[in-house]
Amino acid sequence: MLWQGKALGLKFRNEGTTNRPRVRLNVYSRNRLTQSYLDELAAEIIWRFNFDQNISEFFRRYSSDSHLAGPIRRWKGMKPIAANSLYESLMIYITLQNATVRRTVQMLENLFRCFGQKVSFDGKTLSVFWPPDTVAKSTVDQLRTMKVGYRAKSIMMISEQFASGSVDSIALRGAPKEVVAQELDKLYGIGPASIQGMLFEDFYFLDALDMISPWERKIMSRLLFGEHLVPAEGILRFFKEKYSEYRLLAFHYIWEDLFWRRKHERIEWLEKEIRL
DNA sequence: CGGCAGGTGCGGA
DNA sequence: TCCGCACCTGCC
Repeated sequence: MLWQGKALGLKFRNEGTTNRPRVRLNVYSRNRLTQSYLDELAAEIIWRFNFDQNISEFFRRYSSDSHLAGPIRRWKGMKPIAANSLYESLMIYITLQNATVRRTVQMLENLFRCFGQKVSFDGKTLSVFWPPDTVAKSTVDQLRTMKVGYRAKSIMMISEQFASGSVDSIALRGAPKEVVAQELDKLYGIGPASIQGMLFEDFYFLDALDMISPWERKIMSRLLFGEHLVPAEGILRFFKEKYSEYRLLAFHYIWEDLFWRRKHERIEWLEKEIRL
């Protein structure tokens, strides 16, 4: 993690249970860290890992739901987490656009190698993001050599905006959904799909389900309705009517559960719809 | 070699 | 407001 200019190694350890959560965090650093730095870091970690959001009402309401009973039994406690800073999330979302996962990984690895740094701690070596000004001081042509294609312009423009301090990401925390969406929409290269993803993963709005991508549509058609292809509107209406303010959280429980099951048992129809 | 992928900005209707 | 189109790159 890059926090206030310092590269850190973080190690989380589970020391609780789902209903009595408790986490131990070890922080590795090149230099000794002051108490005030650690206090601010702890507050940031609490936000980034969404420790304070209470979703017990979701379990109370849907533990017996026909589609959620299984996923909740297997995944109770799962919540959206940002883990990254807003800038870092934006970089990830830009590389996700119009690309398969494989290609996204390739683009990010190239960017990490050129602009980021490696951090070794506790027997692991992991990449740390670059600060926005590192890219802002670079050029679009330089970015093109990272094989990010037309995304180079988006990466540059967003990096410049963050480097100049014109985005107040902390102030957006706790702002209404529409305000956050409106601010994200101002960023070049960020549109409806990225906004929806970030409203959930970075701002923890559990109801930010207003669109569904083609492959999600195919998979949900099959999973929920047993049909090959249901109109996107029908799927969205289903989630809204059944799960109201928890509709995207419900979507994720169903989705993550399906993909976890896929790791253990082969789900034949799913393999045909999947693109990694 | 053409089509397309977990989209988006842009110009024109 | 809606629609068609181009767009880097890699894989099928």
